[in-house]
This record gives sequence, C-alpha cells and structure tokens, in this order.
Amino acid sequence: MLLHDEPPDGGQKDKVTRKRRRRTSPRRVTMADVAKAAGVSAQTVSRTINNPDVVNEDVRLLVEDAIRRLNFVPNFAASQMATNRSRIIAVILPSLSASIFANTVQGLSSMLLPAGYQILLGHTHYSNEQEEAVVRSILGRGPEGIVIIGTTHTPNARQLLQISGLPVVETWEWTRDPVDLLVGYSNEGAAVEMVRHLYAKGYRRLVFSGVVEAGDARGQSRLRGFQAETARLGLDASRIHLLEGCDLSLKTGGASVDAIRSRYPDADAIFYSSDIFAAGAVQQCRKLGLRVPEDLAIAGFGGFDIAEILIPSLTTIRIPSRQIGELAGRLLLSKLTKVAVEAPHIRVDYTLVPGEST
Amino acid sequence: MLLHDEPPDGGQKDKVTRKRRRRTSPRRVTMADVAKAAGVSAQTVSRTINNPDVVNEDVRLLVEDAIRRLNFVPNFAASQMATNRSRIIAVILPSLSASIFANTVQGLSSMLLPAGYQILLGHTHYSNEQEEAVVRSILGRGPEGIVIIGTTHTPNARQLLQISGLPVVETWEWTRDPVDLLVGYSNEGAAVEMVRHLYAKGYRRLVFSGVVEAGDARGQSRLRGFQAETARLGLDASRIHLLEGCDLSLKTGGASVDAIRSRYPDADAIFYSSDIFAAGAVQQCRKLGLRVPEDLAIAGFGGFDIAEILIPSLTTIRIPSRQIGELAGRLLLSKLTKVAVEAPHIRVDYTLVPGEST
DNA sequence: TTGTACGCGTTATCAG
DNA sequence: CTGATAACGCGTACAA
Repeated sequence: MLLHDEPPDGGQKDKVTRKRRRRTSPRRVTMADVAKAAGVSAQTVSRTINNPDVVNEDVRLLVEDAIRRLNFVPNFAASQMATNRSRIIAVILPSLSASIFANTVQGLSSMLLPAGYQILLGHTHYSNEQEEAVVRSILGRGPEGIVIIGTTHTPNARQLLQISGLPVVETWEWTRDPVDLLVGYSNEGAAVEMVRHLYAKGYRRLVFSGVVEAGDARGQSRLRGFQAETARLGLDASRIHLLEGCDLSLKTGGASVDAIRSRYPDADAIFYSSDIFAAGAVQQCRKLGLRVPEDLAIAGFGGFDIAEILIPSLTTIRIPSRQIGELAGRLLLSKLTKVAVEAPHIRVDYTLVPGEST
Repeated sequence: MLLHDEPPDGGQKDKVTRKRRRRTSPRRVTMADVAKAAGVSAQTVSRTINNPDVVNEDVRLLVEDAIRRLNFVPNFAASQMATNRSRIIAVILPSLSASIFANTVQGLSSMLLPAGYQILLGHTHYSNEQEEAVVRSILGRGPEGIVIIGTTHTPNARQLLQISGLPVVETWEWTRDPVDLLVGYSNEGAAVEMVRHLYAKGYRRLVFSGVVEAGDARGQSRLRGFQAETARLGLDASRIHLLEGCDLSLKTGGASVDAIRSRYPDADAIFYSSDIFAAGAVQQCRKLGLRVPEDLAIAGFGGFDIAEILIPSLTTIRIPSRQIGELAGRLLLSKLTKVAVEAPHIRVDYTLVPGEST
C-alpha cells in the first residue's frame, strides 16, 4: 500500500495511480449500475434504451426491469458528449412578461417536444449586450437549433450565431439579410397599414407613442413605418412620444395620454406600439371624460385579448404569435432531419383589426 | 510521417486500435485548441476562465486573447461531466399560453440568470402523465434545482422528484406535505374568500364555472373552496358548470353564459376560475343585453390586466405571479449556496380585488 | 446478438 | 503558478 506510484513504464501501467479521485457527490445511478443489476454489459443497457429491437426480448425485459428498480435516468450530458447531440433547442427572447412571446414559445414547444427536444430559455431583457452574453452562454450548451426574437443583433452576436453553423430562426421581424431561417413580418409595413387606416378614417394629426429602446428593433420599425407613411401622406411625421425606461403596463399607457395632450394639444389620434399601452390610454381617456374616438382616436398593436374586450374595442394589428412559434419549430425540424426546407424564409400575415376606438 | 505516435510503453498496446473514430461533426473549438494557440496547457485555459486570480497576469492575457481569436465557447456538457454541476434550473409548467405563468418564469429568471443559471422549460400541457415524462427527461439533464407549478403529481413523478435529492420548489398551491420547498397560496381559501364576498354583496344563487381537468389541481381546489363555503353559508353548492376540453379563451367564457343561464335560469352570480373566462362572459352579457352586475354578477380569478380595463371592471383574486417566481428563485439560490433557508415554505398573499362586476 | 475498448471536452488532483 | 493525468457516463466501432 506504500506509494511508489507511477513507474511510467518498466513495471508497466501498474496500479497505484488508481484511486485518483472519487468525485464528491453521491453519484447517481449509471448505466453500469443497471448493467450489473441485470447481469449484462453497459452497452446492452444502452441498446435497450436507444435501439430496443436489436436486443433479445428476454434480455430487454431484464434490463428494463433493472432500470425501473434502480430508477435509472440516463445522463444527457454524457450522451451529448458521446453523440454530439444535445436535443436542446434554445429560445432567446427579450422578456416573457406581458405574454407577447409566450404564445410563440408555446407554439414552438408544441412542435418540438413530441420530437424529443427540450427548450432552453434565454432572456435578453431587451438589451443587445445581454443578448450577446446570452447567445454565448447558450452556445456553450450545444443546442441543435436556436430560435431568436428579432433580426437585429450586435455584430458579435450575429457572428456567433453564424459561425455556430446551427440552424437559427429569427422571428417577429422581416429582413432581406437573415442569419439563416426567418419567420416574420414587416413591422414597418404593419405600421404603414395602421397609418393608412387612420388616414382613411379622417384623422390627420397623428401621434406615435411607444417604447423604442435600443434593444427593441420592432418598436423602431413601427416608428419608421409611421414616419414614412405620415410623411408620404403629407402629414406631420414628427409627432412622436417615446416611453423610455417605462414598463409595459396599463399605467404607462394611461400616463402617456396626459403627456401627449399637453405636448400635442390638437392630436386627433394616437398609435401605440402595444395594445397594453393603448388599453391604458383608453382607460385614462374615460377618466378624463374624453370620448374615444370622437375626441381622440386610439390604436394599438399586437392583437391581444385585451383589444377585443375593451370598450370601445381597440383597433389593432393582430400578430399570429403562436403560429410564428409553430412555423419556427417546423423549420427547425426540417433542417434537423435533413429534409429539404422548401421555404427558409416565411412571411406570416398580420391583420389590421378595426375596432371602435378609431 | 507514418503514424507511430503514442507508443505508450514497451511495444505493448500496439497500435491498430487507433484511428478508431473521427467523430462526424466538424468539431468545435476546444480548450486544447486554445491552449495550443496560447502556448499553455489546457488546464491553464480552464483556470483562466474559472479562476483567473490564480494565473499570471501575462499568461491570462495571452489566453484571453486566444479565446477571443478562436471564438472559443466552453462546452457546458463536458464541464457538467467533470464537475457534476449543470447550472441549469428546470421549470415545469402546464402551459405558457394565456400568460398565467409567464410572469412567474420571468421573476424566476430575473433571480437566477445573474447567478449564472439557465432555465430549461418543460411543458406538461395540463396532463399528469406528461408531467411524469417531463420530469424524467428533465432529470436526465441533471438540473441543480426544479421549479414546478402545482403540488399534485403522479406518485411516480413525486417519487422521482423526491429521490432526485434536488431542491424542488412547488408553487401556485399550498399543501401540508410538499416534496421540498414551497411558494404558494391556498386556492381553496381564495375561492372561499370570493364566495364570502359574493354572499356579502347579497348574491345567493351562485354558480361556479371553470376548467377542472385532471391535470389542473388548482381549478379543483377552487371548486372545492366554492363548494365548501356555499354549503357552509346554506346555499346550493351544486351549481357547477365545468368547461372541459375547452381552451382558455374569451370565446369559451362567452359561450358558457348561455349554457349556464339555460341550466340555472335563476343564477345571480357566476364565479369563474379564470379572468379570461369571466371577461368573455361579461362581453357576452353585454351582447345579450344583460346588465352586470344587476342581472348577473361575474367574478374572475387571477388578477390580470384584463380585469382592470373591463367595463364593468372585474372582481377578481389577484395572484402575485411574478413574486412567486422571484421567491422560488431566492429559495433555490439559498439552497444551492448552502445558505440556511430560513423559511422553506412561503405563503404568498392573494388579494380580493373588488370590481364593478359584483 | 453481445461485449470490449476507446474517446467526447472539461475539471479535480497531484507533482513539479 | 503550471502541467500531466485520470475521471465523469455514455455511444461508436469493432471483435467475438
């Protein structure tokens, strides 16, 4: 037992360097344990799990019984090391609050779970810097695909995504230059449509209001659409009230009404970048005794339930949130199973839903 | 150039077993690559990343530069193998739609991301069988903690959670017998409170309506609370209209009004298990020309934005969804850092929010 | 059909 | 402070 360990050759190999380490934790049940319990080799256990057809019926039953008795759960990390497949799809989104993207995740999940994939979540909190960090740490997990909200990333993040060689689905925006796959729509076009609607309804002194932060390119696109179309129609395109550093809440929307009315007293319509703000604004108008839409028209964006039940019901743009997730999932599955992807860039339809508020 | 590399000792071993395998994929950059590029050992690269203080300033800079140049991203799976730490927290929830739990996930994430954990999502689609499968596959990832919605699981799922030895936080319900940690409230108690409110307001012919499926124990608890309290108050406790197989939507809520009125023509108040249903019902009443609350009172559950902006505003029970997530995250962090957990079972407060609808 | 021997990329351990 | 080496648990390749 004395240690003259490590006679590198000569005595060959020799024991002694053994017992090098006994990893701390109370070690989980492994395939080897199951194998021993079933009286077979670890390899047979592996086959029983991944390729049951090639093992003998009786051996299989033996192994399956051992698995159950020992409560064996295969270690995916080890499996990932061996196969280089993680069965993980990563979703990178700004935030899960306010449920804007919750349905997208749900749709995605409904496509991917049955295929055996799990979903790893990454929050950027609407910050591009965070996004880069999140992308980096997510790549470390070796996901087999990535779904990301938006098409606007830091150069580094974009490069990381690109060189990863993974299927990447950008969503909720449209671009001529996607990293890889795309399921989106034009926020600018949607905003243009809303401006036209307001114009057609007779409104001429339009105000745009919303969160347009660095990390929220979708808000920026909507703003650009507003500016472009109001200008084209010969209206004042400069009436913009940004809500920076505010959270996406009814309260924020309500407060904005006062600010906007003092800044643009003659405004006859406000176009909000989100239904949440718009709903808060409608509520505030009621408190102020302003009639909607006679005294002030209000439009939102998103197509949430809230738009429908509001009184007056809210004019909004409906985005097929869940469908975006489903399509993204389908694209990924095609790519992952080497099926030729017919259309790598899918444009989903937004719908202007006229309400009583305009 | 012929390959007689690796003559491990005498002639023994003999080659031949070499070139055993060249894993398919275009192999990613590894620590060894970085090490070579920086002219150090892989171990030093590892230290530079995980324990920068112990490496020489100049060596560190050298390594960091190589990391950047090669765009090296450490492989978490390998790290997990070596350390037995995954830096993953799993969240198991029924569904992300309708945003009920989205804020909980958000709150959890806000606590855990800064601590370097990532979030793995598992959807059960409101089915206990699914839950067990999800638990199993999630355990395979070796998460360091689990947050799960609900306290009602299949015996197997419960056992899996228990023997995993991981910190497990059950949420959104209350129980005397949690698996481990708990952040919840009594759905039954909340329903009782709502019944009392309705009673105090003078309503006597109450109807309970909601989704009470096998996998949704929270709905069941609310129902039990309704039954218990109506009975205690000497009211008819049998007026129950279940919405099975329906999705959580305004439409479902609206349709229920007609069904309920034909089944219980004299009903004077409906208590819905969700604000979504209640909002749909209010909308439907308006269409039918029913006055709320004079002809029919309506109450919801959840405390969503929708309750506040509805006209009439909705009486509801507000659940601190985000706070539940934050508290769960805090509990996990305490456990994971071995800090003594002062209170492993945290009761959060629900609030009855009186509205104009009752 | 089953078993044996690597090797995946990282970190813990121990020797310099 | 740095380097060499042995695990971690599984799947692939090949031999039996």
